[in-house]
Amino acid sequence: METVERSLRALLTEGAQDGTFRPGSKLPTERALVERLAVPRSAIRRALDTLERDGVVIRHVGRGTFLTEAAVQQVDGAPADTSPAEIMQVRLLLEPGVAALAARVATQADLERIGECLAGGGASEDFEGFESWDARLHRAIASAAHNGLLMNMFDVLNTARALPVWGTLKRRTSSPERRRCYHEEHTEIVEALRDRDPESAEAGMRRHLENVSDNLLGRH
Amino acid sequence: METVERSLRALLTEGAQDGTFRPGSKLPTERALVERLAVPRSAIRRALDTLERDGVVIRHVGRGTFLTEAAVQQVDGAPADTSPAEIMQVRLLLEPGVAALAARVATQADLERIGECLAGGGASEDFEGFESWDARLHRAIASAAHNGLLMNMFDVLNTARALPVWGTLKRRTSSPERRRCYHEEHTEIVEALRDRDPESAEAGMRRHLENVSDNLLGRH
DNA sequence: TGGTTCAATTGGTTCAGATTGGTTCATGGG
DNA sequence: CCCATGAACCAATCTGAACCAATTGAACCA
Repeated sequence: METVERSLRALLTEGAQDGTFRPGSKLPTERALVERLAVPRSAIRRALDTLERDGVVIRHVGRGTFLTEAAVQQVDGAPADTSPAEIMQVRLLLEPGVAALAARVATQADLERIGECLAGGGASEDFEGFESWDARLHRAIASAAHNGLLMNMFDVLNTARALPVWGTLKRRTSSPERRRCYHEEHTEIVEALRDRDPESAEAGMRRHLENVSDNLLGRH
Repeated sequence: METVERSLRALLTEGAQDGTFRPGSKLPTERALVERLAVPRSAIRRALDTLERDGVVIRHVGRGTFLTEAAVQQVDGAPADTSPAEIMQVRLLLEPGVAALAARVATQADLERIGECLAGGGASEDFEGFESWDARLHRAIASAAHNGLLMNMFDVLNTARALPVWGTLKRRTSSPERRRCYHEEHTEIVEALRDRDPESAEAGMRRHLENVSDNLLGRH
């Protein structure tokens, strides 16, 4: 399945869950979806073609694209993919403790690899670059805990993080200023690791993730 | 194996782990890889040829090169054997926070299900029965946190717990007296959940798991 | 009230130019 | 002599923009 189609289906599922999209309701115009998903219209249309062939939507020139009745079943029956809120909850549960553990048992090589990721994030100016280094940094810290089972669980988490919803949400809430802020928090965490200070590492990671969560989901 | 191919595989593994590359996702163009790996295109193409022959990638003129589904298995299929120490480390990292979360958001139905597991454990006299109820209790508490991703990660943990090493170790260190002790600790945790007391639930779970860890692995 | 007109909107189509994997070939080093 | 290299070229595909046709809704008039 194409990535764009996946994104579209995710969008519909999300909308169906929060009531934005109901059977028969009109979904955004192709040109609006272009901006929203940041992909060319041809890709949007290709995805809509298959959705139409699958009977999920029906299109009318001059009117728009609409969800069919059948779509609800396909949407409801779909396995609910993980929401960003769930992901952040799990990260907040896991990563602070991981940071504390890493502060205790990280090797010099681990710290160097972590340092590279930190530097990479500080040097990136665009969203894509920073996001990539950010993921690598958090993974490198987990890896420094030297626990294979932990890495398996981290991969489950990262799989969820690769879902389209997560990407669009992050892109929407990202900004140069926020990235700078994140980088400072990253720096604090890495310094705590270098100082072999588990409490500071744990506290720093918790502060960082709470900040990310607030920015991503809105302060509660 | 060629060095270029090794570099490419490393790139893919890393990308698959931090979520950059997923099954079906497009990887950099050959010309981009030339710059990234600083090797001639002929070498890139030679490496991609073998990757394609191995079924790791599929190529389309004018579209690009894409990861296949099979590629993921090759990448994350590494069944790292997990030691009981690793398992207990992860449990200590995760479950206290889960208990605190469950204390906040558990429904009455959750608490009833948890209560059944607790009662089952209290009524079991033999190792097998207690062990089964114990696993169910911990899982029920996690389930009360109402986070699907968390349950996925718990399943990873339980998979590791199903390894033979774990079973023999637990059987060797189990005794009626210890089971009674665990049951008391379980009771404290469940009472904290019923009282909606996150701090007590977290502390109780931590104490319990530290106790289990000490019994299992020997006091450090 | 009822009908007409017209500009804006929206899905559908076309096309030139850029991208991308595949191929060929002159060059030069081993 | 062999073969890797890099550049040019090829064919399939994608992309962005313009344009087309169906529809809508507001403004306007009798």
